[in-house]
Amino acid sequence: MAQDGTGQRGEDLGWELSTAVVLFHEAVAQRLGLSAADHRALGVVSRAGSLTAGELAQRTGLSPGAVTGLVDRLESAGHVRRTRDPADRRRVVIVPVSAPGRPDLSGIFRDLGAAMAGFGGDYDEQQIRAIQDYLVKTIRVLREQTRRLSAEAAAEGPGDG
Amino acid sequence: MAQDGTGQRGEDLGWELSTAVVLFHEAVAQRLGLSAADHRALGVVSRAGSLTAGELAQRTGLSPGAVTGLVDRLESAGHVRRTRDPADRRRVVIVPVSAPGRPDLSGIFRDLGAAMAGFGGDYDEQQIRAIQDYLVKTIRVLREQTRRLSAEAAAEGPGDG
DNA sequence: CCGAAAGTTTTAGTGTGGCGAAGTAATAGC
DNA sequence: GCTATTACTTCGCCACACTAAAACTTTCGG
Repeated sequence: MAQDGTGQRGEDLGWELSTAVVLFHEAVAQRLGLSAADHRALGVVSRAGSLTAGELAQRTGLSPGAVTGLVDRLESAGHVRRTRDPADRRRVVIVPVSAPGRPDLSGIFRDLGAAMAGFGGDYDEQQIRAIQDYLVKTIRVLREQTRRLSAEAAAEGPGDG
Repeated sequence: MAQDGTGQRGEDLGWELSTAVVLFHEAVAQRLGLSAADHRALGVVSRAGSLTAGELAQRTGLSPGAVTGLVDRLESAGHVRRTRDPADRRRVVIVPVSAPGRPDLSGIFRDLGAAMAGFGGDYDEQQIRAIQDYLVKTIRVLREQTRRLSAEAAAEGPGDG
């Protein structure tokens, strides 16, 4: 199989990209001292900008107790901070330590971005637009399919159908 | 920033794509009654066509014992089958099965592929080449960064350095 | 056929992470 | 101010998946 042979056909490219992304994600997670699941939760927090522990429980589908442990790990690793909601001080607001949406996690993504920007110069403007358009559409399709899969899974039940 | 707005800048697109891929991956896994890790292993098997347990252990980085459990789960879920290598009957050859009556991987990916192919027609040949080139390079960079991250993590030590 | 080696499975031990329930702190109602 | 409710945290238990080591089966060499 294509160990380094980076692709010939579109389908293969999709698979390779998917695998590469997943492995990258896991490597990042490990680098951050997190499991893949915790990394994803961190992504949820980062994307939301800030949310309460209860909301995080809802979004991740975890129990309140599990969220405490999750936030503990994230906090002790320095990726989020617990704050009290000034209005309702029972609430614990979880805020990511770095910028929302695109956490500049220890410069890892900066390196990646730099590398990608580096070969960005290889394309003319029209090609760049095509690439961006493609990425946008791919992301949209992935999200749609993800939503569909989740809905199907919920409909068919958690048992093995 | 880009909460659902699917991207304006390249860096954001990278992040969004990454997240979308990971979530898609997990959704597929859940749909198949597998963990994300097992799903990735199944991907390795599917892509290889068939391989021995030992090879799978090597490629996933798992111990032989863990592979037994992994293959057990995959097999009981109906996604692979164990076969004996006729030449060396010590070897267990793992072959993927397109599980009948089970949620079908290929169906999911066919939909995805169709969607992606659907907007593939929006581009001329030169743009398609650019996109493919971009994907190839992105995959390469992701792999490089993954390798680097793993190396760094190993160097800094598993402790909370 | 016997012993060594290779490949996989089994077993015991461990660590992680989740759920559920009780506990603690804060808000709302009386 | 006291009680009920809400929100998070702590605690006990358990399921899962991994590693390491022993066991089992098959193959190869003498």
